[in-house]
Amino acid sequence: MSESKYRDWILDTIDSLRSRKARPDLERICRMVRRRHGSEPDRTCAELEKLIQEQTVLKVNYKGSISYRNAAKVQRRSRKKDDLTLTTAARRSAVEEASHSDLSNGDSAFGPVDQDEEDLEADTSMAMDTDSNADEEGADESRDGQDGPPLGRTYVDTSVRCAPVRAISAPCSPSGTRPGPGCGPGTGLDCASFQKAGERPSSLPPPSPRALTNNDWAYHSTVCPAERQHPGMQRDKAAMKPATHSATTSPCTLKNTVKKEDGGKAVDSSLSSDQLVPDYAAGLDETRNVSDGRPQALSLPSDNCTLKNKMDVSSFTAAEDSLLNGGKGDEVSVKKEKMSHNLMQWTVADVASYFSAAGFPEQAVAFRTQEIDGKSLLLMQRSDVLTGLSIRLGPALKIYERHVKVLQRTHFLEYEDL
DNA sequence: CGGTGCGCACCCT
DNA sequence: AGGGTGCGCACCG
Repeated sequence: MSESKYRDWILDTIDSLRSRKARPDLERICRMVRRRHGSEPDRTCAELEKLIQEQTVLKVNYKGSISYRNAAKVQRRSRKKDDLTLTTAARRSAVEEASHSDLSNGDSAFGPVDQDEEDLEADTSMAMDTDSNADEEGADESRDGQDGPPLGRTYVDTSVRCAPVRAISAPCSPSGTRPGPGCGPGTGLDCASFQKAGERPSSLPPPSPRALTNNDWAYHSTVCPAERQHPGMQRDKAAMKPATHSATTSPCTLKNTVKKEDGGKAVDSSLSSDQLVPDYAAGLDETRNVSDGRPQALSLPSDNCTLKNKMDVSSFTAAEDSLLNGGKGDEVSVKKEKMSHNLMQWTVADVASYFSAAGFPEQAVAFRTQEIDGKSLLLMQRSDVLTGLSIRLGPALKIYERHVKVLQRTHFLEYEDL
């Protein structure tokens, strides 16, 4: 309910900002929604993130700053004749094109994509971003926007959740160019809001004009906060306006808050990406993992059911990391092993908590409502998740592909071993 | 001061 | 040429 209400509000706001020729950025959107409907910026931001996930709203990096687009209104005007309008196939191909080749001028150009599930393709976008930036990377960074007039170029965000390493070497840089002043340490999410503040000065100074022109590429919604946290890069600039940060930050702290509770300051450039971008980030990578049968690490209710809700994805990821690094992840690993066995023992509350922690709080309610416990979860089929819970297709697909399926697979694999 | 309207420069088909 | 964007500025309450 509220979801669609928010969707309308947000889309309306975006449209209205656009018609006013004002950049539909996070700050403006939140402000306008609050003015018009009294919604808290935090909430608006959270809803916006959801819409982005569903691709109802597209988050793009245009001319160096983040903008949001009403996906329904962004039609790919490029292809002259093939107007793929509605068919799913069409939509899909549009998305593909968008993420691969052009994404024409600035924004993505997806057709009216309402549902999602296209995330899968999202990652492909990375490929191109890589090259487009490649050159500007170095130069760009060094000369730091002093002269080059900012050219327009857009990056649609698709989840590229930049891995720390990768972030440095390639893609992220452009967008990271202008690190949100706000994204300081541990902050997160939405640098978009800060962008504004720090934008002009540092913004992208495209080194080689033509190269940049405007390729757009996508990067996922939460656009890796990490990308703005590259150690050396613009971080300093961000540091320059700490004050702004706190001021502007208000909106969108939803997830951060949660996260911060457990890992907050600990968030390092390396971990942050995962931590801050739970499901979206999970999106691509997880998707891949899933595809090769590797279970992703996400929060799993602890066996004794002491699920701390707050201990969500981030902490798990963190734990996961330490685990991988041979750190003090013993406990965790033990838990992990147990957990799949215990999946059979998950209570309805455990299941709900799991999905809530995984970034699907609203859908978690549906699981609870339908009284899905561990056993039921193991029995769930794709259609059950997509249609049996009365949740929206987008999240449902993600939930099924990234969680239900994975949990089931993990469970059964381990079961086999025994 | 915040919300609007819009001219104009850019950029992409 | 046609169309999308959004900066920058003026105007309004």
